[in-house]
Amino acid sequence: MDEKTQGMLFRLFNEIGILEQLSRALLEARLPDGLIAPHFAVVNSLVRVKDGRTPLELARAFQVPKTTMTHTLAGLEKHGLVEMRPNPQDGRSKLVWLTARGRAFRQKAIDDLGPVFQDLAGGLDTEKLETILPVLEELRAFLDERRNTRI
Amino acid sequence: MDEKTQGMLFRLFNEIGILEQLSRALLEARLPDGLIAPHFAVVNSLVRVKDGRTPLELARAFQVPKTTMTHTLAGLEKHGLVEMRPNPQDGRSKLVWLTARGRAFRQKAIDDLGPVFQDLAGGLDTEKLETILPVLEELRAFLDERRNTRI
DNA sequence: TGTATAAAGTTCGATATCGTACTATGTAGT
DNA sequence: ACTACATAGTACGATATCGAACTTTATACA
Repeated sequence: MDEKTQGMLFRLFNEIGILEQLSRALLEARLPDGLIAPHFAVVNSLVRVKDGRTPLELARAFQVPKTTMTHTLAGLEKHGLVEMRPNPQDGRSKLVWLTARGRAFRQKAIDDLGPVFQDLAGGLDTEKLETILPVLEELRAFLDERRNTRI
Repeated sequence: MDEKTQGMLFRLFNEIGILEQLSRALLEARLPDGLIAPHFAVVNSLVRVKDGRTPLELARAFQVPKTTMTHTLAGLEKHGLVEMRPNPQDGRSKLVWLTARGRAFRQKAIDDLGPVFQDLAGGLDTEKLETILPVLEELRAFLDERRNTRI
């Protein structure tokens, strides 16, 4: 691999890192006290994909250690945004269910982000942004596949 | 803004978040014990941009609170990767300088990432990856500009 | 069926992140 | 020069992240 490609990949991951920080800050500024981006991300996934999933499934979906997910879910439960129930299929396991407050929390956060997205859509070419999405998804899938491969 | 655009932006930031986690894990698996991605990122910036910058300049460059940068720099200093010296221009301030060990640390991390980049370059279309870089940079610049604007 | 192993989740300790408040130094306006 | 305010960095407390070790339950297989 040539030097130029290596430099490009470096810059690519660097941009991704900075963008993550910036977008996280934008989101967290709009969340209630005591709730941060991972809380929103989990609730959002429970709404968009489905709830009734196990903590371990969620940990894998978010690429975090299961201990981190335990902690995040405890925070969500403390705020009444999810309920943990036993998994009837497996005595070791639990299932995470949304509450009405959880759904309302997500909707309010999305509503509060509206102006940010408006601003983005007004100042940037959203069609161009759309074209990079499949490339990012492909890159993600590639890294995801190799996640447990010790290269 | 239509629903479709909003959904696209949502997915875009979601992908960015997951990619950040995946790439961070890849990097951190290759760093010595006690050093994590922010340590590498700071040393890398000191090499690539310049050293002799103040902690506050670094905090702004990385979009983190200055208290976080104090902590990161303390870790780097403890590992002998940087030196903090007084700022001759400003008695309140300090300047961060790389040590030889700091430069070696960066080079080794980059070398150890070589196979990962090889793998990426072999399994993905790097030209396509290259095309998304300017779009990400534009998005970053946009968010960066509006960082302190309460929308 | 009994036993070894695997898997789900928690606990615990170490470190990271971040906000608030503080100290020390610099700067502006008088 | 004095005073008020601003800025650079640190201290500290609260919460987050993560790895190692643990408990409980499930599974494989003899």
